[in-house]
Amino acid sequence: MSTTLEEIAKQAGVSRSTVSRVMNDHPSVDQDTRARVRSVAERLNYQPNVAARSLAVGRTNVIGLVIPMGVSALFTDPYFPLLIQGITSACNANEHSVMLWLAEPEYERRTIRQVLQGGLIDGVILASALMEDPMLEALQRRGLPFIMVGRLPSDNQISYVDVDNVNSAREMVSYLLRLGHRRVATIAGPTNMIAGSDRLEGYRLALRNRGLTPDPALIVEADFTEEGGYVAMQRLLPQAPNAVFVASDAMAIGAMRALREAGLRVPDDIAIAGFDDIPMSARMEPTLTTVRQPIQRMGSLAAETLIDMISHPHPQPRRIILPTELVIRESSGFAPNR
Amino acid sequence: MSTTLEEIAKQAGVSRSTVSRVMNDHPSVDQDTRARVRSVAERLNYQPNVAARSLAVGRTNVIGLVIPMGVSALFTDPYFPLLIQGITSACNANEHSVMLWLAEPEYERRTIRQVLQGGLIDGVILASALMEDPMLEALQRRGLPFIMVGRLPSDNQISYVDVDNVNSAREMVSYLLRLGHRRVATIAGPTNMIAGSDRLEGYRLALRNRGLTPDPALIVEADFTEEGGYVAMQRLLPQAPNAVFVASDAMAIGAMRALREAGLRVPDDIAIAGFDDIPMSARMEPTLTTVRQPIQRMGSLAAETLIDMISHPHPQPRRIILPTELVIRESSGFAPNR
DNA sequence: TGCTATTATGGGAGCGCTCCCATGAAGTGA
DNA sequence: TCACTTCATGGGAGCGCTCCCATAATAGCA
Repeated sequence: MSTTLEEIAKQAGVSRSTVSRVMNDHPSVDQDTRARVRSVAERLNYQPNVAARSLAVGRTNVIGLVIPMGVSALFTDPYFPLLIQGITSACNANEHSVMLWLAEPEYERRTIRQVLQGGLIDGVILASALMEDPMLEALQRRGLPFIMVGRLPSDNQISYVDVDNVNSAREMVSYLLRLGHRRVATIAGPTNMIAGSDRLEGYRLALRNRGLTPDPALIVEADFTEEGGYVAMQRLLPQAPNAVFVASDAMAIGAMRALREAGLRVPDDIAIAGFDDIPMSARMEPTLTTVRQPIQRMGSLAAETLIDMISHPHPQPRRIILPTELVIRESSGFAPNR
Repeated sequence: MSTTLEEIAKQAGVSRSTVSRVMNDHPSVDQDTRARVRSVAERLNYQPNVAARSLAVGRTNVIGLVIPMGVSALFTDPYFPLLIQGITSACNANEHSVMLWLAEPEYERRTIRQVLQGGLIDGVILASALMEDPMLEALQRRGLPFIMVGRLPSDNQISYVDVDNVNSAREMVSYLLRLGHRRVATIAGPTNMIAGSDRLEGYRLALRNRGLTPDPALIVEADFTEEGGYVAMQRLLPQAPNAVFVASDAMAIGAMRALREAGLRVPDDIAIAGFDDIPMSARMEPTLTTVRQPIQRMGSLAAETLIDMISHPHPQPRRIILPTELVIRESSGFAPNR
């Protein structure tokens, strides 16, 4: 039932080409003709056929968003929702649409093919938290424009939007050290995720900057979930740390649950700091000291940058680092001896 | 750089048509030819051009997922992530892709046009929680296949997948009443959302079934957020209810925070029951009695049903109601006098 | 052996659009 | 007035695919 260019042309008494020019804001069309065509198009509620346009022009104005579902843990915290919101919002504003792929392991190869070939999309946002993602390699080989959310330290030819996880973590841990906590432990994220390994790196740096040697016994790895944080904290308890830098708020919440059960008070007996600043963190008891990252903004920037990369190809990778913010609340406490 | 049918044809020494037949598993192709074409396609890593196929065949194998962003509150609880996961998973399994639109109010009209026309998608999943959604009307007028997640009580010509909010709420409130609580209040969801008004309806039904008249003073409306639940509970406190049925777990968590601050113990002083069974609910202190709904499964079913509707058009609307489950935990307590 | 079903394949048209080139009208300067 | 540019428009080709129809090769049967 959908109207075609030809139909509009007939009704407006012009040719297909002229209508096409009007629809694409081509300059050399007479004012009157333009107005006439516009009104007919309006009346017939004309909307160009995307498939036909794509076929002719080789562009779809659709970008793909690929999220590896191996990390489904992340889906329980607000990270991805916020990211998606930022991305779709920027796409809306730039007349693009978003195709969503949750890359489930069992369909991985097919997803990759679909994403890469077939001309469905003009570019890809890869919200991969994984250190090595097969999709990444395929994207590079293919030459499809793409941008990562979260940086890949191993390759500096890749465009990305990220926060400086290393430095943010370093600053937070430095802050804990400055408060006077001596045994500062960390509950790290999975080291096969970029954010996980970067935040751990920041933790180590902060210690070294104070002339301290990171103690492996004070480093426990978990999976970014509340449950993981809970278990990790229990494993950490025998080490009797004064403070714990937890690599995500979700894990910090779990850690605090473990502490509560163990009869320890935060921050009096042990200080806690998280990372992410999810909405829950401000409502804990005690409220959680954490690192705020501009997730939604990362999403919009990734989309905008990608769209720009598609229309203005350019060999240089774009690298965007957004600032984070230390949010000091109750859980970090004050220096016991300063 | 992408290979075309014609290219495969040339290399395999057959015609475009034959290659097309092979790719679409058409029966009347010689075994040898088929094998030869297959191997060439494999070697050249051929992937049919989606735009061209869509243009020719009038189908895209893409479905749209439309989420009204007016209800961004829902994005902070795991409802939408789980729903999306269910949908994409079913789409993966059925060789479809998902186009995501978060319908921001400012782009609403354009979104609607994009979604409906342009032939980008074959059908729509409308995860609308709103009682009246302009998208809905547009979809109906257009005749594009679509299915809702969450039922629309006012219209029985629309296909949907839903849980029985009314009865689930009724059962939960009946349970609270059976425990012996006499003054049972409710923190309802927004009444312009279907789930909100349905759960309130269930609350009223349960009271009436016990011969009680719902007391407007015991009914407070909030917005499904933690913060909203917190404020609502504070407004409810002067009424001194024995139990509160809260229409979402997120709100229940907020309500419990308000109670804690007011020095009231759950469930000893006041019983609480929620709705949703988000992961957090099992880890509260006390753990939260709630209604579990199969969100992810609703997503997959919606996708599968929609895909079926697209390939087998049928005037009858499909209506699917999934069962819920009462999850009795600590917060509902035991009967004070039974 | 001749005739009709059956099977395997090729080629043309067309999906709705864009983009290039051709054409005619109008405007410019000598 | 005549070349010469500029502007507005039309028409053809082609994007890569599917689908229909034609045709050639083979099989089936009297």
